[in-house]
Amino acid sequence: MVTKEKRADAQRNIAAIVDAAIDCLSRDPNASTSEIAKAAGVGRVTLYGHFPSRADLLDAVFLHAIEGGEAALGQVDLTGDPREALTRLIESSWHLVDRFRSLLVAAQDALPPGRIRELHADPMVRVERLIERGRAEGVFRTDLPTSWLVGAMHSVMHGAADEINANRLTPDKAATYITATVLAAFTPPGKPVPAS
Amino acid sequence: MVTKEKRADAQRNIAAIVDAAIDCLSRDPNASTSEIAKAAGVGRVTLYGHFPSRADLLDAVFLHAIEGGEAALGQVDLTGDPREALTRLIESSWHLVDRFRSLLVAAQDALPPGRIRELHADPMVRVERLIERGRAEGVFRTDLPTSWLVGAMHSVMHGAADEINANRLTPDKAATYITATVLAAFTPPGKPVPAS
DNA sequence: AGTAACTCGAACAGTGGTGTTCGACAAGAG
DNA sequence: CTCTTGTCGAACACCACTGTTCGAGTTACT
Repeated sequence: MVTKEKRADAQRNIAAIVDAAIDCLSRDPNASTSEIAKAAGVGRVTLYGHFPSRADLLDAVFLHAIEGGEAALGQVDLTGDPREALTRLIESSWHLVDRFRSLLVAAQDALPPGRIRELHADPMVRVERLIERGRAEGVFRTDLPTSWLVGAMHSVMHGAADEINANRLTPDKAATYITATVLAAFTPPGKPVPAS
Repeated sequence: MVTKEKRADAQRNIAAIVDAAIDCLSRDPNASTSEIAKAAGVGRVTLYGHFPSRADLLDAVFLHAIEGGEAALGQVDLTGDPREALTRLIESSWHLVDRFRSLLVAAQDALPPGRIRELHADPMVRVERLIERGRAEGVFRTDLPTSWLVGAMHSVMHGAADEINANRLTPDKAATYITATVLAAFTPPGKPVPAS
């Protein structure tokens, strides 16, 4: 270990700051460092002691969120019928998208361009693999690029979050609607859309 | 007319400001009033003379953009096969979404909540009508709410704009991908996805 | 117990925006 | 031609946020 071990209370505070930041930024992507520090029960100076700048903080927070999401998504069973596997994956992904949507906005204009996609790389390949397998088995369409299909799935989930935010959709129905829409969108031309 | 006629040069400047605002905000949603005034070839004071606050300016700009879009969309032929009509509508809508995407972001955190949806009302009903007709004719699915289908279509278009922005998609292919995806997503369960 | 690491609040400087005021000046309308 | 309306730049007050400094106090390691 090149970096010296931080003292116990310092580690505790860092964790508290990151947690508070996720909480605050989820409510308001423009939350100030003052708000976050206060929410963490910590002085603003302490925050800057651990994170040199707001951008550094956001990077750490985003990384933490991604790692948490990865852990959840890693437990999803992706074997068997690709359509059923995708349904399970959407069910899990959806909650993450819904929770961290606002945080993504905060990251978008604070982190250097490309950094977000870089951190999203691992979750991405999981979806890509599943889609590739579905295409090989003939249940997903091959007339559109895989990257487009991944993007479309993301778009629909983000759209659902917006609809909820506007009170035009209740959270309990979201997952059902999303899977119905995505499964249809992924169906190869000429083949029938699977019944829910 | 209750409001007195503005002088000719004032009207000219107002138009110039609105045009410049659309231009600047399309590049950067956080463009300042100084930038906009400069781009309009006008003093900052003049801008505030016509628009009491930044929010008022944004409202006017957004309204102007919507009206322009409405004019373009009004000329689209929505008769005949609903799927072909939807294809034509997407083709036209897509260019608008792509151009005004950034402006929407600017409006989102400057206009009061609900105001954006309020201004989008007219374009909305056009899409809703077409979808309703497609459902009645049995070519669009009825197992999901119309409002959800409208939202999904919007989401996919916005997603396409993001993909272009990240250099993962070229603008010429966008319309094709979007229509292929949306038409599949709108297909009733059990019925075959239309071939492109 | 002693020392190094950490925390805290208050205060400061710097930045970048919004909205206003002033007085001189230009341009359209009648 | 005259008068109203509009324009302009510079300067100002204001606000919210970022990031830093200071000195005094507190907490954890050994």
